[in-house]
Amino acid sequence: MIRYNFKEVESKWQKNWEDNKVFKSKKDTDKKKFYCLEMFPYPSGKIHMGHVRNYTIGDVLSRHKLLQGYNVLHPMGWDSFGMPAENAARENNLDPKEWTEKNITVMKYQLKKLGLSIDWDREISTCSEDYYKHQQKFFLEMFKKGLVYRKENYVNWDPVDETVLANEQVIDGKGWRSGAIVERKKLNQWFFNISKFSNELLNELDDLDEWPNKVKTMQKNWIGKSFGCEIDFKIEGNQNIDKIRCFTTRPDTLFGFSFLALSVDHPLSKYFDKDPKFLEFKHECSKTGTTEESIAQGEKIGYKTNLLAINPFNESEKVPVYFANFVLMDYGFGAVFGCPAHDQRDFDFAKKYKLKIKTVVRPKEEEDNFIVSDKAYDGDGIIINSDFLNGLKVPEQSILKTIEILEERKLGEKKVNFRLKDWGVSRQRYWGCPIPIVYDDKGQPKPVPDDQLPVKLPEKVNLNSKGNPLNSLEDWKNVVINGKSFTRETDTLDTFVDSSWYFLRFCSPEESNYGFNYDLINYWMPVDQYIGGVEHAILHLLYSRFFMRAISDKNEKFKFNEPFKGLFTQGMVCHETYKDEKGKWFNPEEVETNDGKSYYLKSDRNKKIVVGPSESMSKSKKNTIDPENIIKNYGADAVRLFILSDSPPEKDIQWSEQGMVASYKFLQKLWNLNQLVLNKIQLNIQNKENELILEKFVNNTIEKYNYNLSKFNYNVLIASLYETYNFFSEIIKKEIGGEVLKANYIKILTIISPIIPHFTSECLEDLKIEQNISWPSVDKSKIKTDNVNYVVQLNGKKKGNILTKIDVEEKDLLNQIKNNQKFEKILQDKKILKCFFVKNRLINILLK
RNA sequence: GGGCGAAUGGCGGAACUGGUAGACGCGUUGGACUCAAAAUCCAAUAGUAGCAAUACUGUGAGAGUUCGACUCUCUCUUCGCCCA
Repeated sequence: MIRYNFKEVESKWQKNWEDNKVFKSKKDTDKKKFYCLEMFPYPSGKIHMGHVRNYTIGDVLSRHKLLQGYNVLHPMGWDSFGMPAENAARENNLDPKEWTEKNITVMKYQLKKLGLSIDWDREISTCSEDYYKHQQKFFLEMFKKGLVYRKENYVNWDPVDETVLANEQVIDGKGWRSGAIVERKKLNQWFFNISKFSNELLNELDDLDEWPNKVKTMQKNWIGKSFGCEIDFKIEGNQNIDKIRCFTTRPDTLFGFSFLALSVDHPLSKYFDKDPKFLEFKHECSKTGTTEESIAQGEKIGYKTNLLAINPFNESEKVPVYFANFVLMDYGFGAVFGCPAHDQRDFDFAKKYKLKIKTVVRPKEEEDNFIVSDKAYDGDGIIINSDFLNGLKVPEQSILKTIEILEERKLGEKKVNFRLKDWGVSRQRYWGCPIPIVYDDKGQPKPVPDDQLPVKLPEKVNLNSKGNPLNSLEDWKNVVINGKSFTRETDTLDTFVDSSWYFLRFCSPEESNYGFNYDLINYWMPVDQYIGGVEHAILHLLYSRFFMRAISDKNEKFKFNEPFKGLFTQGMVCHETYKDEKGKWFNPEEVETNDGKSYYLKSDRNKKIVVGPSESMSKSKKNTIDPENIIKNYGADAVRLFILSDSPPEKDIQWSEQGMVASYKFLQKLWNLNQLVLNKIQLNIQNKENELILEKFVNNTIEKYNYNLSKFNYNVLIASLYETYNFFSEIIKKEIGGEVLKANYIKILTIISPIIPHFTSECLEDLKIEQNISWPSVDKSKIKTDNVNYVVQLNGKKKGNILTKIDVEEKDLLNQIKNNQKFEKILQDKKILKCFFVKNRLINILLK
């Protein structure tokens, strides 16, 4: 028998698909459209197993929909702006553009080796001028609509590298590269007004019924809508200040009020900035990071003012006013009232400055004399020590009731607050989309006029200077527009902006005047199925949802609102980790074992290796497997088969060499079977009974495929494929008609073709079948049987089976059981109390 | 601390609307072929007792609903993810 030569077969079909542009898609209103999109990759160098998994899942779906007659859009592109290019370029003295383009070439080659059904004519790359020039137009449109604005904001500043760090680049309060202690620094930055859409973004989540609930919950929590109240506190101690407005979600704890805390950036700070102690304190505050976590964990410190705040519910109660490092200007009004007994931060602060701690909520199971002592209590309960609020249930009654009273007495106002903050899009980086803004001699921002667009990113810059290289490019930075001098904005856009509309670009990648063509986006959008990692569940998806609303705001030509109709989040690819005794990591290829228990280094057999838990593949832990090698050794179909077979796609998968080999061997077995089927088809033998068995099996299998494809249970599809193999290798030994065998075999090849497309294309060619096959329908009449195997339960326990005619009556079945040798003895001398009868499935007899 | 989710043989995992738990694969064991090995093929494989037919136990733990629970409800344990 000829061995299956995957190398030959796979390159043959990949060439065929490419030459004939099999996966090219265009608008066709006669067909139902299906837009299948996987999150596009960052061109970091080579593809990794996570990509293989992501794109295989998408490819199975795309090919399935193609066979079902949909007009499928399945594009691919590159999320090619971003820091890794800049870092790599710095390290190796390269140009980020060249580095990126080289990576794209490699990764495109690798992806093509996987045999994906992608329309490569639609390929886009976000770092190309062709892409980002449209983005600049969107930016300016949003600017004109008032959805983009500039404000001062804190950033993590690395004083050694003179650069701004992202939160994840700050490790233990130090810069990841320089190791310098990170400072908080105020910079003027551009913001997208995402919070304007908070309510819509929250409410319209409910319409996304093809999204995982998990992701929707995460977005809900992120947007974080809460009801609260604005309260004006009367102030004594400075004639210029008569009141301070605070926002709180817990007005019901107002009787536990013991201090008022302001952010150092609060407007009132102007009355204190001549005091050197205050300035010192302000400087001290700048050392705490900007993340919520660092604020929660850091030490709470304050600066006591001479001001006193009056409790609106009790005019005789006056408490001190502090500036405190844990109050942020972004939240509420940069002013909070402190109730130490019921908020841990306030509690820590009150302990430090020896402030009053008055308990005003008790847990339900405690008495009214309950006192908070070593930890704030922020749970449910009953209001105590609070005069007219006493006895209210926390939180269901207390908050709304207190707000009602405050409003009645004109002391406060009900307010909705969102956790979601506006999106800061300025990045002090070179390798990103330039922001199309210039500043006049007074420093006022002006949009770059249309005829001066796009603002091109200068090439071949010196990356070894400190800070953002665009800042020192005087030639580029200084421009004259209509005879007036301006300086360019040197910040570039966050790369999340690039990925917030790329799915629109795919609909009309050739459109040169604008980012997209309305006719085509209204045809293809929304994305019917979006597939990617759950790590993007919040930001990327939320930003994309915002971006759609921002550019369609006041624009009737948009026929859709949500970019992604269906969302699927796949799990990660994991592998065991290997370390020597000193803690140095090793790649699986460097490690060997004889018994599967003790491991050693291939290059030094005396060196013992400690096997760690299976973790997500990462370069830092060296537990990666290179897809290119695997494809080279086993072929794309075998890899596709394995990556889908071992776990449900939404869960993590363990990479296993044995599993990979098993998939490879299985294809060889399947090939051998294919040869046997081809031979059998030639023969002219009839056998009605076997043919019915075959048809029944095949129709059942199609039904199983339909069900499991719709549920993304791709691992079950593979299990079913193995069962199909086992079935066919038995039936092939028996008498069977060639025509029936052929027709049913083609159906099987069709339904498995999305998984192993090269293999099935070759088999179909051997059968002299045209490649444009279509998805088979289930013939229900073939699934019907004459006999069913009933489960017989006595008192709820399974005692055996009985084979009988389909649709038999309960009485007749009972009679059969009574006359059955096996059950006869058990039923003797017993009285039947009751029977539960599930047609064609089960009977449960209750005996006394 | 809060929210969400998960827990099934040695391992990855199946199981429809509550109706035969363990499909399928890996691994392991035994056998065939071979001088031998690899590859391939065949068989067994949840546990306990038994030569066997078979019986009993069994889906993280405990309760509950039900004729019947991996599946539904409650409590707990462990793990994962997200938010603090």
